Amino acid sequence: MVVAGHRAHAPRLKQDGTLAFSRLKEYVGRGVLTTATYEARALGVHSGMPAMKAARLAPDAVLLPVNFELYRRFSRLFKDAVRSVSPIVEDIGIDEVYADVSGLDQDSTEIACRLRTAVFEATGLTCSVGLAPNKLLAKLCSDIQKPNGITTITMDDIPTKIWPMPAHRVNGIGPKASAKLASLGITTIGEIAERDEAWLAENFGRRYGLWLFRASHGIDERPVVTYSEPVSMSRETTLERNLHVRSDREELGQVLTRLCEQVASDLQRRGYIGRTIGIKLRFDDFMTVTRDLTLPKPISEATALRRAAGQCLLRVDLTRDIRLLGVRASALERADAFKDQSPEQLTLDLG
DNA sequence: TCTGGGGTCCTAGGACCC
DNA sequence: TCTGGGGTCCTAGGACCC
Repeated sequence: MVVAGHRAHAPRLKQDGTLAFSRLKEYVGRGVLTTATYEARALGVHSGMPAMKAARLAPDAVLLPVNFELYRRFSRLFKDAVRSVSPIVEDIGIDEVYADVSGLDQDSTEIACRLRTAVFEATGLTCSVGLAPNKLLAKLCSDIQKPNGITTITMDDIPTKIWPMPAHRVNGIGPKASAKLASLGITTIGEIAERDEAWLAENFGRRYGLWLFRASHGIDERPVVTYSEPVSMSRETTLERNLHVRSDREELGQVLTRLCEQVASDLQRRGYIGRTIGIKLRFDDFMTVTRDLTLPKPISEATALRRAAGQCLLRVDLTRDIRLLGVRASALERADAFKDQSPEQLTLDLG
């Protein structure tokens, strides 16, 4: 079974009361797989793969539409369950958290068991737990036994358990960094650890090189952060077919307006206003450009967002076909905090 | 008929200020 | 007729994550 796309291929109720499911080979559109069961993965498909490509590998896979509302509901249940066992929790995404259990007066393996039980009782879902001295190692070892495993790592285990792992498993080493490491003859975390800081800094830049060095030795001092203010809010959409300003001007304008309305409603619902408004375009050749504009005063109204987005659009060369449009608000402030501010400005010059 | 959507963080150049 | 030394803000792009 795979999850991809929209309502069009939701299961249908048959006359005999059973459900008729769509198959991946029936998929039409430009989406990617949100996820795939282990059985589907055995056929070579994986999340993030274009659904059309996956359909060639697993044509008979059962196809389910994405249902973010449902996922958000279970996400909340999952996170509440974790908090009920260990209250210091950092949100990482819809299905992951870091929990700081260092203040809990219990054996850590016992905490891990209680976490798993609490999550299962709240959601009916299994989960994997990584127990380690820091976030980097916890994340790394939570991947070792999937699904439904508990893995513990101490600093002493690094040479035996961490160093043989492929470098790309480290959170922060993506496709680009892996490729560069590979070009230098490095494929495992241990091979990074064999290099010194100067060599890594020379090849990867001072900051990233130093981080690679520390990461490869299992060093990570980031705290578990329980709350953070949002930095930006955005909406984007890949168009069903590519559009061109010349022939599809009106449709493009409508899409942009709708995206602005969505960002406006997100901002207002969550109580924020944004001072920097930006757009994003992806062309038929997948080239992506952004343009943004910082306003004198923050906004959250759809019409004001639309005006700013229109201004940004004027600065883009629109000779190619467009496949994606996006709108983003950043430089966010709390709507209530701004209201309380005095409109008067005061300048004091000691000249 | 390749390649989603919503994010964060970093870098780098230029404008501008003192 | 050679070219400071901070600093902040703005803009654009890119890597990476779930």
